[in-house]
Amino acid sequence: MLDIKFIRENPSLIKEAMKNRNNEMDERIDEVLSIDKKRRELTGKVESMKAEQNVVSKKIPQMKKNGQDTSEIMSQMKKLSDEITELNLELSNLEEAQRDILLSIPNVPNKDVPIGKDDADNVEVRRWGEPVNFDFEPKAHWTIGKELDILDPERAAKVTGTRFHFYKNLGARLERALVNFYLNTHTKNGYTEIMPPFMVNRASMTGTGQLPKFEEDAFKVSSEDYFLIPTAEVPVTNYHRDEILDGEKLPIKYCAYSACFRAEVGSAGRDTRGVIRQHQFNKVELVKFVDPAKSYEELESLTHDAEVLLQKLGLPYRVVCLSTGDLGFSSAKTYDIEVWMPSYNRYLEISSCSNFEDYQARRASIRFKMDKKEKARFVHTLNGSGLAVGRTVAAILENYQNKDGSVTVPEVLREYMGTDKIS
RNA sequence: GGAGAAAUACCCAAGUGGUGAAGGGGCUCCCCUGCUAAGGGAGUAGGUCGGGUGACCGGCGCGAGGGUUCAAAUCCCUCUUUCUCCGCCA
Repeated sequence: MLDIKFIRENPSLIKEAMKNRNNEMDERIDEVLSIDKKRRELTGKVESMKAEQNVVSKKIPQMKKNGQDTSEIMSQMKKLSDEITELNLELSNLEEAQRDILLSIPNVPNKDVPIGKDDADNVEVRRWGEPVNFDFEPKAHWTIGKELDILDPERAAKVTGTRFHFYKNLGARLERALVNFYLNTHTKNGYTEIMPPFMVNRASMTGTGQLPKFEEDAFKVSSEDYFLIPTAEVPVTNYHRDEILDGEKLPIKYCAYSACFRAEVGSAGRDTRGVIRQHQFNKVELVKFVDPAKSYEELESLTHDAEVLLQKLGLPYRVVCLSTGDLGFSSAKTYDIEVWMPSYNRYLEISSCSNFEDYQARRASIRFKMDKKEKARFVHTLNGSGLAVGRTVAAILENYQNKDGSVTVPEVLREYMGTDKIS
């Protein structure tokens, strides 16, 4: 959520930023400003009426003590009280309308973010490693998974539906090995491990920006007002919702494994083969709460903490900075890390690292104080995948495949796998 | 799922409709004391919204949201959370 004061003082900057996101909002911005104006006027009016009410109310017990007649003053106050009730209703309608609009306005991109229409305008920042040149025809991971009997989408379709997978045998172990390898690496780097709930309430989904705009993207529990989490970002960021953090403890760094659930309503027909786009997948997420002055340094180091995993796994990747047209709703700046995927013959997103600045913190009310006397300020929140597990499995199967149909286990995973080859 | 109890500040806690929400602990500062223990005094309701260039002024506030009333921490309703007991359960 953007600060209404900031919008009030910089309306053209906001309008411009929304246009850069391909999301023209001039009318909505003007509307929220006119609501804000009315709201403030009405607030002043109601509050001075309440001030009068308070003053007079204090006199009544005294008059009664003195044996004076209070019936006239009480009937006057009744009238005032009724007026206050009426204006208050109007005021709360305005407040709600204002909040609804604010919740529907995305974050302002950071000034360093390249302006562009879509993902074609994303800017490559760096590359690591070289795609392997196979001396045989490489297979896609879904073929490898089937031949090695480690991935089973057909039975998952029977048991549940499309876009689900059974992982089996060394495939299941590979998935588990990666979760452990990731979490162990992050905890060594100073992240505190969290195992969060996989369902959250409406307030949490609103706090990180999934609601109210993207309700159709989420799986909703029918018996409760709960949602299956699309990412551990939601429970872990909301862990500190409505809190004032000790500024001395920043940055606070968490890593969390969770299953993630996505309805994928807008992606019918895309990535239908293999484990790339599933309704349920595993991911290890990194979340940071930081001092606003340092949030862009923290974005660099968070991205680095995710990249290191691919380096250790020996998987070629590149880092791109998303353009304004491709940037997520709540994000001010995002780096995607893309791993080389032979079956796609291109790089494929495996992590998305974002600085949300104070956008989520304002929605979720997450603040900090350096000392007791200081006014509480919003923290900056960041998160990134470290990493998506299913996509890593796909990348390993494809990049480490051998001519004989076996797959070599990357060295760092061997102690977790108990073998150096899947065959 | 059922029954009961509770929620007031950093902590404990009083407060059954009326002018500033008691008191204690802790904490901060001061005094006394050679150190320590003990003692004395003062301070300690945040947060947020609106107004003002500003020292300031005003609104809201006792878990949350409604209601009754001239006036609500206090009465009524709904919800949340915690505790105790019962039931169910990995």
